[in-house]
Amino acid sequence: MAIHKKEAFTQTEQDLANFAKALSHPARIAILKVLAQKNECICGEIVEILPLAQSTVSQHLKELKNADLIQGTVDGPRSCYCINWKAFEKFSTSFNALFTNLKIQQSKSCC
Amino acid sequence: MAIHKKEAFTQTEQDLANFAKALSHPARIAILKVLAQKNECICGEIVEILPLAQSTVSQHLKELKNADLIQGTVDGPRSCYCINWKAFEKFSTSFNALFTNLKIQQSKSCC
DNA sequence: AATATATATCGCAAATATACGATAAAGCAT
DNA sequence: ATGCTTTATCGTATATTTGCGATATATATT
Repeated sequence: MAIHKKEAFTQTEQDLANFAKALSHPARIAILKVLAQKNECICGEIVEILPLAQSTVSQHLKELKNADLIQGTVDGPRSCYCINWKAFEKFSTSFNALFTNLKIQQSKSCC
Repeated sequence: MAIHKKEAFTQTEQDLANFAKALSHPARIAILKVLAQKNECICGEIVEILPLAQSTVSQHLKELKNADLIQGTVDGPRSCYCINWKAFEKFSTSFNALFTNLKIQQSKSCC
């Protein structure tokens, strides 16, 4: 493509799209599930559970971290990850607001 | 990449990821907003509103259609699109369920 | 029939995403 | 110090996404 046009949309639309993009791979959804269920959220445990190579899991963790959905702290030679609940709450609320706003006009649908 | 590993995850995870992918571009979120607001949902109107070329908008519409989020009916030389509310309801409910399930264990978080 | 209008599709270019092995870096144990 | 474990990063290959202009197609209009 020539140039990305994403900046031409509203900030809300971009934020929602970025959140959706973070969730747009089953591995990342699976990671979030594991992180929510486990007390200990060591990277290695996730690698064992997922059917992916360690480097690939690490990459998905990085993307979730870039999206601000998870946090990581170093624990000796290990990395402990967990969900950033504050950001997660913000995003999921925005998403629900989108769903609700779309549905409000449902009766006007033409098809 | 060698091979896609998406099939290795649960159907629910794949479905959620596909839905999220459909929403992972601001243009597609903007399109859904327009479709929800307008009675008449002609392709050309969307093209005028969005800062994208006609062919690009058509492509985004195609992706939303592939994701089963919208429906399109031919109206003479025009195409009338609208949200597939039944599918949309299903997806947004699944998404909310994911959010809720993740949040249930929030107190156990380690970081 | 010729023309205009609206939309989908094709072809192309560039950017991103996905995946893995190999390697580097950082901390722990002996 | 040396080696072991764990994780991040690099390099690479391939697939997908994004975007646009050009073209094809299908329906109106004159």
